[in-house]
Amino acid sequence: MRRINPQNFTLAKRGTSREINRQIVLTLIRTHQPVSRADLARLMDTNRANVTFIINELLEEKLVREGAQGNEKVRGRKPTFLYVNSNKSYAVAVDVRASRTFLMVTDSIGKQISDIVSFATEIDPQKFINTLSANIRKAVPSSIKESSCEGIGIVVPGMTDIKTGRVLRAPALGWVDVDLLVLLRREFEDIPIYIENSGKACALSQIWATRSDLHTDHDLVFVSISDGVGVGVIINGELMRGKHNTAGEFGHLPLSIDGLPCLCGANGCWEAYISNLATISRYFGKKISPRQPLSLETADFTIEDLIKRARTGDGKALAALHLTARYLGLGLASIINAIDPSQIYLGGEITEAWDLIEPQVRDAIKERTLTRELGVTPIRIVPAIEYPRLRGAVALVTSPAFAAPKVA
Amino acid sequence: MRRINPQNFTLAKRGTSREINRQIVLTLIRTHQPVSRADLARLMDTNRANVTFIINELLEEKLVREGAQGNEKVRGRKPTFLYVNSNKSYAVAVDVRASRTFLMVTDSIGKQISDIVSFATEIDPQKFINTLSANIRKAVPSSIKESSCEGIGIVVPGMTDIKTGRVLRAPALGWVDVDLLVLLRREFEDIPIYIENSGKACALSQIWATRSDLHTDHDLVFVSISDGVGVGVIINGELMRGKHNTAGEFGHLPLSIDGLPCLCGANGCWEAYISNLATISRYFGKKISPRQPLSLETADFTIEDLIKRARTGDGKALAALHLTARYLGLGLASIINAIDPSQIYLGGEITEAWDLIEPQVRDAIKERTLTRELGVTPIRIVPAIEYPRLRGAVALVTSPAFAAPKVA
DNA sequence: GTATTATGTTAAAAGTTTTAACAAATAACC
DNA sequence: GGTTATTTGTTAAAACTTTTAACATAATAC
Repeated sequence: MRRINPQNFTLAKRGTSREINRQIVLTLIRTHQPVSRADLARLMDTNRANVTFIINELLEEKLVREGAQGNEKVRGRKPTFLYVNSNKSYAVAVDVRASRTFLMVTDSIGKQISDIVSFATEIDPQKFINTLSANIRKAVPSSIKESSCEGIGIVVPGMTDIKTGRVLRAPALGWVDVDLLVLLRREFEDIPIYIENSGKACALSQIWATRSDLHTDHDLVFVSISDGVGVGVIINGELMRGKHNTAGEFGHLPLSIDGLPCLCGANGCWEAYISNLATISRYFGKKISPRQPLSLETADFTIEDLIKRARTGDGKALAALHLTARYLGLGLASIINAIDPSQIYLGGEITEAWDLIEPQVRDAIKERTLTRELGVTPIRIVPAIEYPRLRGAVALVTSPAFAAPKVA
Repeated sequence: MRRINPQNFTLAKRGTSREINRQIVLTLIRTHQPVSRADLARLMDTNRANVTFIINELLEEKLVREGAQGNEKVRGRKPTFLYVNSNKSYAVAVDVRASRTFLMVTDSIGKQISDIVSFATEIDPQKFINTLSANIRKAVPSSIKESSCEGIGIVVPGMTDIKTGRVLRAPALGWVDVDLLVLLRREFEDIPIYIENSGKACALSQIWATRSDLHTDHDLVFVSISDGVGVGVIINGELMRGKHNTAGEFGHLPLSIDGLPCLCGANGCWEAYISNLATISRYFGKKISPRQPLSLETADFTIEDLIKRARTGDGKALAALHLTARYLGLGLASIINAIDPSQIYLGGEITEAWDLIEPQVRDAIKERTLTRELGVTPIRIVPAIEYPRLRGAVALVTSPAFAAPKVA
């Protein structure tokens, strides 16, 4: 139940009903394709005439295309299948990370149509943009060079201002108030550019995934653990942004207000207990040094190495993982108590050791959640191979075309 | 931007536009009354003809009534003022608390039309319902006995299932799985009954308050501190409920995972540091005894007494308050980092000492929030005299008539 | 070949918003 | 005091929806 904002509402006009039903039809085609007009009429519980009218409009705008005819062995005229016209334009997705930047090209419904390429992330913003631009141009397949680019979606490990397209703070990159949008717009005029925090983008990737249509997740949380902890939250089917687009910073919830020092300046943050760096430090028996986040990172030892050792009988490595697992669970319990999500998605390198750490995580969750149901909140591991951050970057570009219109 | 759920959407029908605009008109009359048709046309940026049609419909349904004519000293025909017809029906609001239960009667737009009455809360559910029913019947003014009751809204300090109307857990009352709805429906057949957690209701009270129309709060948090800590969160203009309607349990975020034992069974919960009981215990230099929550409560010493002592020079009392203030701020910082609300509303007895504790609270917030903007998130004290819980109970009943229709 | 059945289109009906014209009412003006 | 200007509210017609009903199309079943 939503309250109508008397300062900022949207009146229904003559064309509003059509607009609403158009988006519903587009969504249904996207999630059910191939699908016929008659199928749509049944799905929408309306008559075929109405569907015909709407489809004609979408065909004229080339948002939808007709395909082959169905040929099931049933009596009656055969249906003409409809598809979202995904060749109309393409999208570029970019995932900026501390060490490397990844990018790929997709069609207009987010299907990958290029290899995933990567390059070393340059810290100097102008140099970064130069390298990025060159790589984007190289990645777009020559076959689709003529079709228009629907947009470029960029995902960054830090706080962003989505209105101005600025990166406010990205500690892992050392960026403060970097105006990515302006720099990139010089290279790609007239192409829409979307810039978003990686945790939020990951959450979007799950909401907009075609797969996720099966479950009706209206409230979900995506937690990804790497150098830091990124969290994205979907509430009532919408991304939780907050007033300054900084909502979802669960990484700095305290486990103990006078615990380990965190890179953020405070003490005892969850992140300080479960980041890859924290786990590695724990293994080596060192404290995290607040102002030298990269000292160990740049050393060759990674969390993957640690997991490998744990798997091959290194008791200290396994113990370090188990302790991280416990803290991970304690923090997740707080998120569960706060949000009560129908599902938690978990990403990051450490999830490759999920079989080793799941019991500790679950026990810790049960320890601090307030009801039995909350204690068994389902957790889905999102493996690196699914590229959730890149998928999120894609969603930034391709999802607006399918979103519900703003009404009332 | 909201995704359309392909499993559960609402098609636009022939009457959908009208339905949307009707609700907008109702909302505008509620927030701007007295208001003329011409005013509405200007507010809605549409023509007077359309407004006339919609108003005629609302007049026929007696949801709106015409009043006197305006008489400003301007040229032209004088406007006829429109009002929401608040005499059509009445609502009953009930606030169940550990010691006493409060109730009042309002008209259909939530204006108080009876005294606020209270009675001792009986722990036995059946006895409670009997007393409540008698008090409700007594409270309804005889002048409106004939008009219909729009509903009864009940607010409870615990977890509720709003679908079945059951109280799942209310530690302060010792209620576990109490079926309030069924018990009360025996007394009041055919009258809609709404049961909700008090923290969530408080949040609703702010969103639906006519006053709050000034600021466009799309994301807000209501924190009320008494025996426990109740929190209600509004995200994107909608109450955050979560899968089991238990979202918002920030009271059990840890400040230190191995800190003070909390009544919930875990250790170091925020609640264990800032509840009235916690502050009083601190003053007396005692630890909170986990399984005897009422031992100190039933003693005559209240938090109000403690505040009085602090004001009259009792240094230990002031110190206890200041420490609570610090912990309060540290917890609020976590909420701010997580939600990034445009405003925090703070209720509970301790807010009567706001002038004494504000600096400590603000300092603690700044200490753990991640950006400068987050550190200065505005806080509004909601005094007891505003009866936020009762206002929330009212909103449960009266707000559905003004809510945005579900569309797309 | 004919009957049956499902798909997709078309014309007309019914319900919206929108436009334009008009009636009603009142202050300002000469 | 009469006329003009201006604002409010209504009404009729236009434009754009969804909905209903009828129909053409195309395939299988008999």
